[in-house]
Amino acid sequence: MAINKKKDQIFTAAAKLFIEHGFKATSMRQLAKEVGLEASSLYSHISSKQELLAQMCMSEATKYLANLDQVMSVEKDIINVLRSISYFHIETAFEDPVSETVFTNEWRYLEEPTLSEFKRIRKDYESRILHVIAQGVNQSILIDKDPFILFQLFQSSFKWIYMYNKPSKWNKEDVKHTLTEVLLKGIKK
Amino acid sequence: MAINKKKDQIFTAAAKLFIEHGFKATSMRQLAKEVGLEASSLYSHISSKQELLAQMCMSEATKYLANLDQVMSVEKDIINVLRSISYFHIETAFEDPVSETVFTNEWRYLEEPTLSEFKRIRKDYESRILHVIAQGVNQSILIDKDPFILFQLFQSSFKWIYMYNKPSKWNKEDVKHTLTEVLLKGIKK
DNA sequence: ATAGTTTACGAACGTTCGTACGCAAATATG
DNA sequence: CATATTTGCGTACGAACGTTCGTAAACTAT
Repeated sequence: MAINKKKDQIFTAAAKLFIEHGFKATSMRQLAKEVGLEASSLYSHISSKQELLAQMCMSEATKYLANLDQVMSVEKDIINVLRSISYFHIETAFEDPVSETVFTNEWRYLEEPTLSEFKRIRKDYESRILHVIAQGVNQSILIDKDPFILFQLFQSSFKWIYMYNKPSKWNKEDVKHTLTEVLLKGIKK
Repeated sequence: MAINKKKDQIFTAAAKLFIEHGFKATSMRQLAKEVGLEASSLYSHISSKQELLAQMCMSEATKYLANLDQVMSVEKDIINVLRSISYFHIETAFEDPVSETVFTNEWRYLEEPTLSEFKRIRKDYESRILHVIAQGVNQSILIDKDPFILFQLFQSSFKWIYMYNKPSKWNKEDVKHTLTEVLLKGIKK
């Protein structure tokens, strides 16, 4: 059996290189070397460089969205929703560092039709979080400021983790609780 | 006179393209078109693509550092120092959107020796801010959490501005005060 | 063992990249 | 006006890019 072991290796290596150098600056020859192949041999397992990015972006996007669905269905308290989202982002950033990278930077290099689909999912995800925050402001649970700014602050707070996540310098739980607590403290009324 | 008008145009256009597509994905032919020239003609004004990036990175780095020097020399209150830094970052992100881009992403594509020099300045800048935050924690002015996490949160809070700074959707002053207030509220004891 | 399928390779493709060079037009300097 | 300098263009370069293709070796299943 051993289903797709090489293919998984390729995706893992690609993720690592995309984080380190970015999609455009990562060549198929580098990637091949990373998994011990020649460049042309990659195409026995994947169909294109674009496929690597597309797969990563879409699986991350749907993963985030699925989590949001789940959280919002079981949790009605606005603060708890935001806390859960924060936890999920931080955990994901630790365990699957490519997620924040593609969500923040590399999605730009998607081609159609994947690009549009990704943007649609991402917009959906973001507008639902924005809506939660706007509700929080309306209900005087959150500080009375432009919800869009609060939302952007919320979103960007996770973006540093993957950049410094070299040898897991920090304790995940520590980051998770500190970051979330400080963030919520800032935006709560 | 009209010193270097074309050269400035080139830098401005390059900054715009680096923000929009990234350094690696911006070609000299695109850049040339943006300023109404042929690619080869760019080299009457600049010496290389790398020079464009190097100039941007170094001038931004020294600008941030100079501001930090100035702030820390006139202001001793830790909260006020952090507030000033926050203001400066946000104002810079609005008025000179390439700054956060190169500081966050594009500096990676610098070549030696500029890369090392940039990293040195950047490290200097960051460790001084970290030191201020650590002081704040020690003096119980800031919340009793890992200063490194607080520092990273602080730094990353500005990184969203340039990405959405398309048609100046927001009022600069609004962003400046909201973001800074929420941020400080979060990290203050 | 045989046949079929998957995996890997080397060579080569068409393109695009950053940039060098020689020359003409434009501009500045005397 | 004559001269020197700057600016721009067309062409072309070598290198690197993603990818294709024919083929051979390595596995899998019968």
